[in-house]
Amino acid sequence: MVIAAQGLGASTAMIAKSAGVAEGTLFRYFATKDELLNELYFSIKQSLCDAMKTSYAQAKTLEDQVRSLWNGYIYWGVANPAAIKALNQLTVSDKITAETRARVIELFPEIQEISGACVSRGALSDRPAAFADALFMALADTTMQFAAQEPDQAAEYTSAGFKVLWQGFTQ
Amino acid sequence: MVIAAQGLGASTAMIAKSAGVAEGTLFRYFATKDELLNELYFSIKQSLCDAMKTSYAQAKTLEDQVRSLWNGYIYWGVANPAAIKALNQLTVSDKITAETRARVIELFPEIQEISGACVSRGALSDRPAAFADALFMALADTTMQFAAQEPDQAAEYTSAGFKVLWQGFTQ
Amino acid sequence: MVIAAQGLGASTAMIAKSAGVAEGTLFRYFATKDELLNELYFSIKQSLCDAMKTSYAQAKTLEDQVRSLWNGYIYWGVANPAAIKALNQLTVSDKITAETRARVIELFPEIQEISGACVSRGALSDRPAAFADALFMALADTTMQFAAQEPDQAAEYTSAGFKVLWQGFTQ
Amino acid sequence: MVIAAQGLGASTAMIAKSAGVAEGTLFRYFATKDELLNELYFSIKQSLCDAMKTSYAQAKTLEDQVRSLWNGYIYWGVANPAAIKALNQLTVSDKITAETRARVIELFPEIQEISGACVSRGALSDRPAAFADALFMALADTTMQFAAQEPDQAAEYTSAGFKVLWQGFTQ
DNA sequence: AATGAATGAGACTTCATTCAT
DNA sequence: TATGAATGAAGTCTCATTCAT
Repeated sequence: MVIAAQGLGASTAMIAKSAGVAEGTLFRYFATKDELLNELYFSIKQSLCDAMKTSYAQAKTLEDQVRSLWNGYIYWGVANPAAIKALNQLTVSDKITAETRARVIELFPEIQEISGACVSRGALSDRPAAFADALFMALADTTMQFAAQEPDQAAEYTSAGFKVLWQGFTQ
Repeated sequence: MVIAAQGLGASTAMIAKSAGVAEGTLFRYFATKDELLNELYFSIKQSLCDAMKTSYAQAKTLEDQVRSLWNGYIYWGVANPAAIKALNQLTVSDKITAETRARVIELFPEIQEISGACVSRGALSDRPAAFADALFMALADTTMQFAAQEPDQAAEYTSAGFKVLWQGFTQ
Repeated sequence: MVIAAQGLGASTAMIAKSAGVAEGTLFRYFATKDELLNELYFSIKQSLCDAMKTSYAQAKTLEDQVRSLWNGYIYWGVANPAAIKALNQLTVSDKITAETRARVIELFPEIQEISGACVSRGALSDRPAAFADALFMALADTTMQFAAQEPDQAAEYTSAGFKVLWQGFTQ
Repeated sequence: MVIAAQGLGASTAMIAKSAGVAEGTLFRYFATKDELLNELYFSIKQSLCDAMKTSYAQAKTLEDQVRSLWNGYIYWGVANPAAIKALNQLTVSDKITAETRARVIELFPEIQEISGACVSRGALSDRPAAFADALFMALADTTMQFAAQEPDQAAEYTSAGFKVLWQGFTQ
């Protein structure tokens, strides 16, 4: 679904057209537009997790693991700006249900362990893991936006962002 | 304007009602709903800047300055959850014009210098100042959300978030 | 479309109701109220041209041709007062586009030749054909209005109006 | 009142502004927008009648009288296109009351006599005077429009139009 | 199962009119 | 008397959803 470009504002008519199906057909798969948005959110997160898992597979040390997750996140985001934009809008909208958010967490449970390990001795050591995750994503989203805007500087942004993350989390 | 609670989704009818005026009255002050949203965005940013300026006034060292800005940001956000929610939605929407964003920067120009000084020797030293600002806000917004959700832990979140920021930016 | 009776002032709600469809349905066929008005204008002109063509078919001499066009025009107008009223309002409104006006001319191109022949030796001989056409319509519209108001005198008005036209154009 | 340019569509706010008074002030002089439109219609007709009376004063023969009325009408119209446009829109709108139309007739009663004399032996001899008047105006309005569009040909249109009128009415 | 025309509630916006100053 | 801010009904148009085919 490349309709991500349109974001929340897209009408079901446009979504259907861009998906190559009739308007009515949409509602055979999603009872509601909100349901569709939840599925879209989930499927974008799924793509993102797949990308991160791939780059993460070979990493050995904790720092390498985190860096590979970070790089996976950023590069996927730079490559999928429409999806990122949709994700950002969906995230702040109140359309996404708690259930969907829970399902997303299930997608990549290992990430919990990593982030646990990563903060175990730093400033975040007695904060919940969710806080570290959220900070990770906040830094990554921002880095991603700058990298996407200046593609030829993407590597520099990615690297600088990672340093902020690593120093911030582990010191 | 406390209508911030409704966010982007609020209809002009609801906005007007919640402001205690007739729907037509709204359009004597804002030619368009978009214009209203831009003004709302600006005025929220203005309140936020005022809060930050107050706490910032007495700080001496750079670290104290940054910490007071950080604290000002977080505490204001925790105290104004509706405004923060509106801000987040407005920020990712494409309704806010470049002109409005420019006006917001004018609100607190000193912040540029501080962030310049703050990153001068760290990982961000050769990235544009806007990148540091955006990372600051990303960390602050996230911290704010957790602090707002668990008010009795607000101080701990604020402090932990600041450590991440300071270590990340200056090391 | 018999809604012609309402004229320009009719709201889309009334137009839809009088057409026996929902208001939204209107906008599946006409992107805009203005587009609808243009189509209405065109379709009224089309009916009118059809009426004129019918009566015109058998005429031999130039005078007979013009008279049959004239009669066709007047009788159609008397029979369709709502359409005429709509037409008059649409004509002076600035809603009708140049493109629509051009399409209308295509409806009955022969009329150009006739009017050319008709004025070739009279007062209008060195004026553009459009001027003669416009005068024809001006006289016909007025005649039509009086004929419609006093139906039992319709034939007299029609005949008197034609004499004014014929003497005026050819002498 | 030069607001004539705006026509019927003009809002009371625009009318007030263009008249140099406050919006509320308008309603101290005209109870209703419709009343204002009726007065506007009347006052435009008054200007027009004044123009016609001036040129008419010196005419001797019937033909000279009619020609001077005709010329006065056309030249006034060419000089006041905004007023003419407003007049055309007001005429076909159903806003103008019978009473206003009656008052307009009172403005220039002599015109009745002239038109009576003018048609006494022609095609219109047994039609009501109002029919002749209406035809006069229809021809004049059309002539006016062409003259206004091509000002350097105004004299030719005026003269050609008059010939159509005179031949049509008196033969 | 898939379609897409039809729907009508509701969105944003305009504007004639009122009324406190 | 003149003002202009406030009003709210009404207008045009959009869109999520339904349903006959």
